[in-house]
Amino acid sequence: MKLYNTLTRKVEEFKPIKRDKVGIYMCGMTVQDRPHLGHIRSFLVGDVLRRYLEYRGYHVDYVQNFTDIDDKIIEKMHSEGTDWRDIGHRYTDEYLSAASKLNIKKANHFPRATQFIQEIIELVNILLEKGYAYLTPSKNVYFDVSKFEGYGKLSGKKLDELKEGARVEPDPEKKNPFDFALWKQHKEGEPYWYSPWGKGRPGWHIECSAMSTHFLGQPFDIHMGGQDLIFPHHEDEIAQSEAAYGKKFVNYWVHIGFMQIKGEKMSKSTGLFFAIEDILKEYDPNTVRLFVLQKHYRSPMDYTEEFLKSTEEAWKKLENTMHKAHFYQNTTLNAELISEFEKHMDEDLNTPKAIGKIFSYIKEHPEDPHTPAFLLKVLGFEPKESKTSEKLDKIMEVILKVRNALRRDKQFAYADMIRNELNKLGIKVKDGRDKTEWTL
RNA sequence: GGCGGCGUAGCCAAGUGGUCUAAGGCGACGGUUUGCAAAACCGUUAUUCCUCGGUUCAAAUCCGGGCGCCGCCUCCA
Repeated sequence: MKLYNTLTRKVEEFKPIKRDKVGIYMCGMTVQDRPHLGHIRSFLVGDVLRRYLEYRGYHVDYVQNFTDIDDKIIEKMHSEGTDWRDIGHRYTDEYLSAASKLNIKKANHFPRATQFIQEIIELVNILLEKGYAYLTPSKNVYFDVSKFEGYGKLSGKKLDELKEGARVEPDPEKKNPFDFALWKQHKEGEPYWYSPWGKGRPGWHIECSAMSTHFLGQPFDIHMGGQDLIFPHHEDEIAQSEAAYGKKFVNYWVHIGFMQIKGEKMSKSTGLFFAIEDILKEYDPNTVRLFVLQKHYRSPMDYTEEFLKSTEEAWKKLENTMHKAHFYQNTTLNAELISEFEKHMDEDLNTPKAIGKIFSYIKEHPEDPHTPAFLLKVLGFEPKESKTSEKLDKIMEVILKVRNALRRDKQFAYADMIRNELNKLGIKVKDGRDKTEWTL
């Protein structure tokens, strides 16, 4: 399959390091606030890539981190008067709960930054020893970007362009304004860990370097995340890891476009966001999945209530098909649809096109719900299990038999009464052409 | 100031040189079915792709100018 690689700015044929194994590191959340639709977009795309690679026969080792210590968390800890760990757990749990509802497959590993302090310290040590990092008088350790030749290769930045930037406030202790903290000296009232440079805590980017290579080795196959991470986060990860070990860090960089609201980026810092848990109160998780996959993952997408609503209607159609597939045990799948689907998925994960094909197939081949359902499962769609039981099925059969007898006798008042009463119990009754269907 | 992206029907969205008089979804309209409700089903809905110019036998697709919008360069998925 082909994937767009931010590093080369080209769509490239994907070749894993090992023949049948793929290592993926998904840059997870800094657990400082509620997970929102923007995060979920990235994680859903990661989930679909993973599922597709698995469908293609690869064994995928998927790692997704939680960065559970950083400036914002400390800030929040002070303003809330809570412990930093509580904040981290709160939002980690909220994410995991939403992810589970959304049928996002669990990562093989969910490392947290603070579990890897030793590995981080080792990495910082190597960088100091090799001369890529320096210790300042106030005991901060910074990475010296001027020492790393490839700095800027991911984001296309050049060191001398920074002067124009005007947004960076140079720290007097930094040799170069682009230099970034590997280790931050402890301040009163903040959490800390012991290190060769005194009490302190890791800088922002270092934890991802330490955790990704810990699980996946170096180099590894795919590193993913939102587009806002390209610079400085991913750029800095490359610098640290490649400087430390003298070899390539990651082969393919996959970045997901933003979720926007009225054309503006959805983000925690602007307060402009929709928490995923709030959306899931109103919408089926599959609707959210379809919503995201209807747009190519690299383009920015605008969140509108209207679009989510229209997606909800579209999902009903797919859900119906998946339900039908459940009943008809036809096992021959349509090879043509499958190869169309694969063709589009292979083309840099063109989910909108793949889904479009599924829709038209459903229309043209109502007799085969099986192939579409099979492919929708590959994309991670999973309709709600109807909470039915054999006994209930039998009871409903009896009730509907009686009700249809009443209808045949034109005793509509009684028939409608039964329908209304069932409705109150949450059972919806639909009279079809020659069959009455019901759903819980 | 530097770098990157985008502009396709009422809305969303694929397509990046010929099979495009442009997929697919939502909506709207018309119809079939129906005791009613809901659903389902069928049909219609862009001769045109922000704009101007160029290249080409051929462009939504390539090149140049213009207009508009967004992101990154600061914490961010």
